[in-house]
Amino acid sequence: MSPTIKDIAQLLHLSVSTVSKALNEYPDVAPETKQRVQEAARLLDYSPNVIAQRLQSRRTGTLGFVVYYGGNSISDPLFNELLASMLDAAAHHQYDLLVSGCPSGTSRPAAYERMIKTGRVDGFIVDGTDRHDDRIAYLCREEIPFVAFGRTDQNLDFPYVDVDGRAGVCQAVQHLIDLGHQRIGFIGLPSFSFCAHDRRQGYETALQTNDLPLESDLMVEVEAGSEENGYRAMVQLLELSHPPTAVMVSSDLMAIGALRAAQERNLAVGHDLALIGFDDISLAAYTHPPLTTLRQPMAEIGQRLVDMLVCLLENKPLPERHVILLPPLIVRQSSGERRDNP
Amino acid sequence: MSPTIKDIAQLLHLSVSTVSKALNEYPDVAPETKQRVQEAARLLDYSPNVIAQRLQSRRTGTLGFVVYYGGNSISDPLFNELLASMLDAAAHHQYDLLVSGCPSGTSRPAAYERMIKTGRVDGFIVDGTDRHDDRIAYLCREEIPFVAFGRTDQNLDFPYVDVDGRAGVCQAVQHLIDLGHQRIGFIGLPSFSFCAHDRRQGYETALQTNDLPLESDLMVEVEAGSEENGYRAMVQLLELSHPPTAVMVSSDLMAIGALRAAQERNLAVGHDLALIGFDDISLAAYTHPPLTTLRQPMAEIGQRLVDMLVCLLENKPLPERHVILLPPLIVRQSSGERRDNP
DNA sequence: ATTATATACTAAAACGTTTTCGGTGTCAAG
DNA sequence: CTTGACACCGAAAACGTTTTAGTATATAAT
Repeated sequence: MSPTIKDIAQLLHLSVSTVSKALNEYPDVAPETKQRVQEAARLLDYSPNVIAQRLQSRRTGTLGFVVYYGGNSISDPLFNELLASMLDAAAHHQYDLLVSGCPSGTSRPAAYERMIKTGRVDGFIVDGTDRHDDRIAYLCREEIPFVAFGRTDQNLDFPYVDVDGRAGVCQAVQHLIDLGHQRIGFIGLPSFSFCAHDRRQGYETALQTNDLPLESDLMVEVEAGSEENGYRAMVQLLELSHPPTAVMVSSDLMAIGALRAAQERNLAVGHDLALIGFDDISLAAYTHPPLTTLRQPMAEIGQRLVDMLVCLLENKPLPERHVILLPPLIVRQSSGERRDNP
Repeated sequence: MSPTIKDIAQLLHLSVSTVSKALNEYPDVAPETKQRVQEAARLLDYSPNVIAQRLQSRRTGTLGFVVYYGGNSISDPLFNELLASMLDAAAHHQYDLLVSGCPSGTSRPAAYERMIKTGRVDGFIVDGTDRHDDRIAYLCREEIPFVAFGRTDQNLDFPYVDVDGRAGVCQAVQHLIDLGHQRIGFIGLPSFSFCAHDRRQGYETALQTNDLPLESDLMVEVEAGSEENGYRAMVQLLELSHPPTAVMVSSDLMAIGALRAAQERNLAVGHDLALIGFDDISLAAYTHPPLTTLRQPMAEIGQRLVDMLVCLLENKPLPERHVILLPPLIVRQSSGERRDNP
């Protein structure tokens, strides 16, 4: 077994309390003994047992992160970046990150309930919020510390970080309009998801602002943000009697599918057809043509999520309770040049 | 605070020991009291505190998984699938999975040392092995339970799951040869990585078996498996005075880059040029043309890794100490049809 | 000389479990 | 009536820490 505080105490003929205090920089221990204790600790290769510390302090020093296989959580191409930045930030604050799946057959709040009630974690990061989110409702009701990546349409006040999908898409669509497009399609995701709805709203407001009509034919909604679904949605748009000249796509993965659909019909994307995606996944810069898209700053998001959660857990005041980040528009070739004949 | 065993004991005028035993199905507790205890537990909404359980049992019930930002660990497109299947399997065995980054500035074994010595985890899953891997050496030396995804060239006996990259690539290259190709290129990764070296060997043995010469010009090695690197490597091959007619690429992401390089030169992949990737990432089926590739069965890999580690931790005999899975060749269009004029 | 104060240490409780051991009480066998 | 067996329950220790309260000694103030 690894050495304990008791071993150090016996070695130096001290009590465990003195050793503990020496290791934790208490004032009431002689500088000389402090020295001796620390040397002995090094000698024995001692590390404190975190389990015992957690039991005594009643804090786990662990952040919970529940992922879903079905949803766009773990299968999202940006998931890796989010996880990496959260791990980084958590380590920085000396916290662990416990990732947990949601066992199929149990409700979503149940996964959170289990983790908090059994004392596995101190709080949660929840991502991929719905407009009406049962997890958020549960966590608010039970007053469990958490920070969400995403907002909801419920009337609940909770700390979150989010990307302004509405403003982002609005800007992107405006860009298309400025390029001379009049018929602009939209490929979106089911609107129970907050961000899906948010992005759609950005599309609608951009059109309305420019006195362009909203045509339901031009807006297609798919179930999940896969390449395949983007392909199919694009096919549907291109088969319209009066197809769009530009399409705003809610995710890069779908945009890649849309790209393929257009190319199979011998449309030169960036010329015959403008396309804009959302996410700026690493591949986006390398499609043919490179994809114009809205970048989600995942590194910053992950870091702010855990910074905020740590504040909450340590009862420090939160600098900002609601953080909304603007996704910059990364203009590449898929959105094309200015059109002469609209 | 959440209720403890003590609360139940007080409510029923019992001792904590009897309550504990009632909850854990001990034989020496009357059926009737057992009943009463379980009802009270339900009434109070009691869940056992895992921290206390862990301290008492000296087992954490937690599997450790260390990821690196730099390496091909977390940035790998298959990482998500691996993580998902490990989470699933871990939950099935009632284990937690603690994911930890490797703080920059510390050595790789140090990350493992910290987790095990502080009692955060019972054992590890390590992935992305090198031919000479300091982490594996450390874990073996310290006799810390772990299972690796990947082998090494060190003379160490440890349990692992791996994909037979050599046999897989050999089969793929043989497929190209059977299609009539004589000049076959190879785009690989740095050979300190075991699997990179393994795949290259598959390429070499396939050529040798067919009495084809090994030309160093045709083998290019890049630093990381990105789209960009695949693109550059392909450009290099195509600029050869006598370029290959087929190329085996060590990862799908690079293959996508290679695809782009070929297309920019107006080569019809699957016709003028054959291309085979490795991984079968979700996008592989949706490139243009769809990518022939070797599938890594991540779901099975993740599950077997944790099944094996759990066996180790519970002192159960390991059904197989070394599992080697054959990556099936998924033939799509990028490898093309049989060539008439070789 | 007495009291106050500071210094350096220890004992003991606590965190919430599990588990060993011993102690009842009941009942049947001798 | 004694003995043992059995069924049921509780006391207590243990896991490795932290922290509170307290003790002993030395030093300073009165």
